Amino acid sequence: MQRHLITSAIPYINGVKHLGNLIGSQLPADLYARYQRGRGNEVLFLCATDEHGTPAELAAAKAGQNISDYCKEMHEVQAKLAEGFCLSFDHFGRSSSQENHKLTQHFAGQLEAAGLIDEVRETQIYSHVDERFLPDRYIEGTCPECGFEDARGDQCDNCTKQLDPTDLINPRSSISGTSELERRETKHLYLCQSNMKKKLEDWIDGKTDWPILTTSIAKKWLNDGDGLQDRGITRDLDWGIPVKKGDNAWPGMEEKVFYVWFDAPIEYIACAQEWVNSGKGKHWESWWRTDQGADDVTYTQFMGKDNVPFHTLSFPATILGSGEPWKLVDYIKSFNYLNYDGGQFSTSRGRGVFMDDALDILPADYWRWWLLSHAPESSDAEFTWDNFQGSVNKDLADVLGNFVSRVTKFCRSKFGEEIPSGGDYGAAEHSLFENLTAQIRAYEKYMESIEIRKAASELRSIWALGNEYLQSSAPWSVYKEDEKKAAAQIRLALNLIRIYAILSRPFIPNAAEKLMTAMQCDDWSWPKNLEEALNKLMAGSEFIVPEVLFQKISDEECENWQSQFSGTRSKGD
RNA sequence: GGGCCUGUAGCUCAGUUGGUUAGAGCAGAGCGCUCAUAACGCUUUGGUCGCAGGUUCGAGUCCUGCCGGGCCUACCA
Repeated sequence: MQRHLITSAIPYINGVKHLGNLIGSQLPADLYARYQRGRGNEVLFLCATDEHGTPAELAAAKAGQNISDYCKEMHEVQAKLAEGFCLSFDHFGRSSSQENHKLTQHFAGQLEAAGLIDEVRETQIYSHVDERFLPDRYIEGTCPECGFEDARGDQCDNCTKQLDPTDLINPRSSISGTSELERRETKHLYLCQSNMKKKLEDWIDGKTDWPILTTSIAKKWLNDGDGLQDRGITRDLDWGIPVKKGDNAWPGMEEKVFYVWFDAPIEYIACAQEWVNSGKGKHWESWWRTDQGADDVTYTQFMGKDNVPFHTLSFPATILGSGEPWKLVDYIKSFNYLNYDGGQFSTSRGRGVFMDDALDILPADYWRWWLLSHAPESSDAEFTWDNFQGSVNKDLADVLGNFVSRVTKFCRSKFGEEIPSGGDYGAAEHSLFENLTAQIRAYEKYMESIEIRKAASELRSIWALGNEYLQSSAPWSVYKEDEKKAAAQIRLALNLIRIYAILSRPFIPNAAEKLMTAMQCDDWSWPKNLEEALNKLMAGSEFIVPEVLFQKISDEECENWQSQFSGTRSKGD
């Protein structure tokens, strides 16, 4: 039995995520976790909320809440939505957990002891009105190049010139608008990633099977300009993990917290500890410590492309630099972006479909199927209502749903609601076994290699095979001359429904449950030997004709939703 | 500016190390079936593979240039 550790990039705490965020990491990670469980492998699937950093503080302030309460509340909101989308995390943790505090401080102590931490004095922009240091992008002003008045401190959105906040003319805080800004000296810890360049490069060069998107981003960062740069891992903020060396104080760093990108990936490990501490599992070390049983673990991470540098370089630098036997990632699956109807999803402008909206209008399986079968693997993809309606109606309602419907209803009217007996399988059936076996093997191959679109398309053609079989064997005609033969055909078709439940479960878990329940069965074992698996439902056992599995989406609904989600989302986030 | 990704039928996408008439699903057309959510099956019409050169016996696939779309560029996360 294989052991799979699977993590999804942890979603940021400041609001409900949109469908682009969902398909960028959590949903594909869930697909893979469900598949591996379905194959009978041992899986630990972890995710959490990413709760630190300036945007979280500002979001809490805007909501008029203290940051701790805000995060707690938003964590609950996100956990509920994750449940709504059937994301099967073994634990959904929080980067603000005590476990992560301890562990992050531990890593910092180890890195310091290894000589991989520098203290750097630098000057940053401080705002008295906002009572905080301002990250570059929170400073606005006039672009010295093009005169654009709302240029940000890191880059001008008008002429794309990269800027330093001190370049701006008439700089102001984008939070309060104040121009009472001063340059103030502060001191920060830097992780000496540059010392580890060779090690990281060798490691990445060995990963020849990773997606190009993943390795090309990593190599760019390794070799761009002067090569891999050291990175600040502390910030002057109130909310975060206090800077310490393990359990000990860090002189001169008393008022500071770790940078969110330092502690967020460490939460992958801390989350396993939370999983144990909340009573859901035991021995987290067997997943994370190669000296305590984790050397047979296959670790796969899922993320959007914006997260790749941190997972290919910063976090591995933390792990390798610690000198301790932590498990390194084996495979990084990264995704491009999903756009919405001719533009980008926009949280600030409320453009696009958000996770809560989505569940308000349709069940999770509809979204899961469309998103996964259109996952932005090779390039950015686009959600349009037209395309969504087409895929859902055709694939789910017609090809799969209607297959189930025609088989169960035919059986009920001719043989009653039980698996009919009699008759034998002939050439047509054996040819079906052969074709279906080949397609299942192909489906497995794509799922193993996490080629999601291809897996989805293979699954769809597996569903279609059922319709093809029915059409060519025509039990409704056979029944008139040879009742037994028709019984055998329908017995096979009913057994196919159970197979479809098993194979489809990673994509559409709720529908899969309905199918299995309808067949009055609870045997989810993977069909390794198809002919055997197609004899699981024995003649005489009862089944139930299920409700319509997937309701079709009407043109009218589509038009309404299109205008409803074109912008200015009413719900706050 | 630099780097990366991407441009294949009306739409969404496959096309392995270059190798015979470029594939799939949807949409369109025709035929069939009537068990079924007017669903299903079969057949079929669509492509000078962004443009222009080059390498090669042979290029969607490799090289160069150009055009279009997108992303990243280290203090948002």
